[in-house]
Amino acid sequence: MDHTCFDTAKIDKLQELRERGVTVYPYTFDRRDTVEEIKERFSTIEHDKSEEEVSTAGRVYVVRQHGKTIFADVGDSTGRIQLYLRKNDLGEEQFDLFKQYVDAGDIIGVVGHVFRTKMGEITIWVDRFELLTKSVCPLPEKFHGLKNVETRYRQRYLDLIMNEESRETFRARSRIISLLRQFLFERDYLEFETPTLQPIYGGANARPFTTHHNALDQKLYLRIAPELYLKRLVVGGFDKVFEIAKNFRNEDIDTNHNPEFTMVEVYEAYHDYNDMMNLTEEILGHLAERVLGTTTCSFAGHDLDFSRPWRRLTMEEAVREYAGIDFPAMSLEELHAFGLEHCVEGCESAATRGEYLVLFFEHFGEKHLIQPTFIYDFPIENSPLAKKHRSKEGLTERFELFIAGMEMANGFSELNDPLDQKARLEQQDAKRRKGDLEAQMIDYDFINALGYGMPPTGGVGIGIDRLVMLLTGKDSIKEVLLFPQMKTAVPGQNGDKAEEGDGEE
RNA sequence: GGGCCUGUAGCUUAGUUGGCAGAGCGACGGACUCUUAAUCCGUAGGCCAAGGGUUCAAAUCCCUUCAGGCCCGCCA
Repeated sequence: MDHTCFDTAKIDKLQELRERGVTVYPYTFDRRDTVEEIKERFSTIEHDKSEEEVSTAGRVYVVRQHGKTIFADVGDSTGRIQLYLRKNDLGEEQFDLFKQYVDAGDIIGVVGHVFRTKMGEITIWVDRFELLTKSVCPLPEKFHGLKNVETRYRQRYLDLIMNEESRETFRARSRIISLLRQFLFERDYLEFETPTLQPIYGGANARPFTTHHNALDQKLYLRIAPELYLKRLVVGGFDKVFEIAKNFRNEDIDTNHNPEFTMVEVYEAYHDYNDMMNLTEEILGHLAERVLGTTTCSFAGHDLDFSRPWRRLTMEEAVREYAGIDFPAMSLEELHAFGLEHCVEGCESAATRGEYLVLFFEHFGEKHLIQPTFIYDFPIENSPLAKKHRSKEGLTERFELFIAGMEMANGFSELNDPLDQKARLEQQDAKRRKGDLEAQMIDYDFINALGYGMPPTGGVGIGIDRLVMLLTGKDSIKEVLLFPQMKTAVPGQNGDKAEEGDGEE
């Protein structure tokens, strides 16, 4: 079975063009001007044709034929412009070539002069044109465009061809990442690349993707975080490091989650979690100001305000505020009773004060955290890589940033006591062996690295995809991922269930 | 894992007491030398996501499956 979208009429035209000796897929074109440059340079042009010649190229979006003249709109990555072709000027052969064989979707190069039509539109009066690529698939409708979200995600190229809004979103994404790099470079952080294929995964609690290296005959995991490798670099003497990395987590897909997603992780020696909260605030505040041009934006029905400083609450304070209880004063029995009374999920199996604290925070607090808010001082139970709090028993120096109810960043004073780290990873490993699929493995090489001595270090990870969502106003992660993960459209196409496949054509 | 919703021509879609599957754009043929969702005349294009059931009759009602969207759970 044929899974192509090739259109027979277009294929026929392509064959006819070849028979006429036209090179349908030539190799290059001397494009000297972008659409944007032309529109700027001739913004004040009147009806008379320019002296100056322009040459540009792009995709044909619409063709309007009028007998012996043709209007067409072409677009490149900078915008769209109208073309005007006349039989008198092009000559019969060229004009008929355009008339019969150039369709919406084709890519052409044109040379001509600029003028303004009676209707006031800046237009290229075409002296000659060249077919640069013949499109053999039909373009969606010119007015309504491509709306179907599944097609927009599965055939993102088509979405980008048709929808300026999508192009704008991904331009913003590129700009956000570029500004982030620039911000960190300007402050002397070094960017490194650490392994994506890891023999031992770590740095987060999540289920990994597994794979196998044939030559080593060994199991490998796709990283769930770069954390443990970046800390090795701090041990090695790089004081300020970061990595913008894809992480992979074998978990469910929804509006906030994709199995592969982009994080920036930053580590800085001689800093603690307070410094990292400040840094996070600076980075995100800076990006918001540069991308939005202001400190406010609207997201999923909320008016967000990024003006600094941002609110900071300990987790206990958040529970006091949103659950209305004096957590530290309550006994374990009282906590248990309170949890059951309010139907807090997970309370049946909770055993420690720390577990109750997290459960209550998630149940009562998280959804209220609309404006940028740091929550800090997390229980030690679920923070195996964070340093024990300098003064509060049972807590760690860990923070998370919440915006619009989403977890945006996670950081801590990094645990650098190798004995403590060994003990905590052993606890994690025990949980993992008991069936906790998200508990961490023991990475003895990482523990040994700490054994050589890691300076006091602060670290933070910021979710780039969610940040792009905020700054572009998109409330689904799929709208900010060029190629969101989807189920294979054609059964058997990827080698799964080969017997059902029809790939033998 | 639970709930709600969607799937009709290449695209955007109409289609209820169940009664011949329609339109616009696009495509194809024709007319037209300042149009811009060009206009005008004509033609072709559909296993109504797939499978099963109810019925004289199913795009429409029921069941199953597939794909997608949204919400909840899970994801510390």
